[in-house]
Amino acid sequence: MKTNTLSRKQEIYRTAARLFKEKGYSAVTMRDLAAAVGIKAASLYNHISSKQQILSEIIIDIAEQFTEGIDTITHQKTDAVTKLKAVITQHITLTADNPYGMAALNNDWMHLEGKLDYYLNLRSQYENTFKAIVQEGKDSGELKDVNVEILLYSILTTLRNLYLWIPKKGELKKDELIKGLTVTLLQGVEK
Amino acid sequence: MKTNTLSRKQEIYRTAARLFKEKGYSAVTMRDLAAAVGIKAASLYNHISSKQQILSEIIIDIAEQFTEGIDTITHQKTDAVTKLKAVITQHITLTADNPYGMAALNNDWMHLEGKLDYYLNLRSQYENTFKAIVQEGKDSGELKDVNVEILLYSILTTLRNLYLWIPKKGELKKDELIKGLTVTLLQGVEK
DNA sequence: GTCTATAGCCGGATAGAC
DNA sequence: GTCTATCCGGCTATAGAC
Repeated sequence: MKTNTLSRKQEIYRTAARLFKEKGYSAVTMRDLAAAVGIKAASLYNHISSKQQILSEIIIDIAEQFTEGIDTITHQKTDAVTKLKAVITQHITLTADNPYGMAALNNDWMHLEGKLDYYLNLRSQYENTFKAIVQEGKDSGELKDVNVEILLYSILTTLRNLYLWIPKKGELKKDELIKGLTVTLLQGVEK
Repeated sequence: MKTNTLSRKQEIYRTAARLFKEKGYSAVTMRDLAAAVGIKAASLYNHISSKQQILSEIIIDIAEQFTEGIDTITHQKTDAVTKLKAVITQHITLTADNPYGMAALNNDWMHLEGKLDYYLNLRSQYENTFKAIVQEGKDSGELKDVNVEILLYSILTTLRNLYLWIPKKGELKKDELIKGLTVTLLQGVEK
């Protein structure tokens, strides 16, 4: 059964992600985090085991969602443009669900200690799958003959930085954003 | 007269920018910086006055170049698309000249202390001018009737994160990048 | 201009009372 | 589950010898 109240542990993770977005992992102290939650720093350790563990759980959780999602999409039996649109939609949905976590994933991954290699593998896998979809669209003639590297960079960068923009645009409904971004990113390259 | 050797001060700034890109301002210690330069931490202070001053000079220097450049461009008597292409070219050129500084500007501006307000003003000014050019292109009919906010977000984000990509693409000549990005960013929205 | 030594502060994390 | 008290190490920056 779901409840409306977050567990203290969940509250700590969410608050940490928000603070990491604002100042970066290294600049956020356990005293900052504790104050934002409304307790003392020592009390945090009844819920979490270390600052590093907070970062790790935030980042790995999201990274796994992205990798699993794109794997599902890429195995669907549809054309490349449909897959691309599904990837864009997934990106917007996951970012809207957790913009602060996305910020940590983008900006603080290099501060991962134990799980850095695992994270880097997930990221490579995601990028390679994304690139394969773009290449597939070009090979099949669905996409114009643009530079794949540049197109990939441009789309990925725009999507990865959505967390900067989504919280400010609460008035833009998610559906409008999906439609608008799909058009902006793809209309120039679709045949 | 120019020399081939950087002054020690210049060497410190360049090295700091590179380290800030890799780990972020807060995670780089003066000992890290000193070791990368080949001296002891205390010796840094014969060349610079504080860690904060290093960050401030790196960021403000670049931010002023961007603001001055876009002001010049926007006052030229040409069409909006020509201005947009000039802004894209400027962005690529300034990023290629100083990718590490661009990283600090993107990721560490919130750690500015004395000059934070000044930086935020420069950034607002830049964004407003950029937006006015896009709006001008839409009003004049040069650009399709796309969502200005989304287009602006997409272009600006792509340009701002070029620093992540340019160092890896040494083989891509700057002219190719300018042409490729201009096409990718604008071909879908030009009439 | 670089060094050693160190001041003074703040960081993550733990111990143990309540 | 939260608190106070505290350890101990690392941080920026300074003092002063060479």
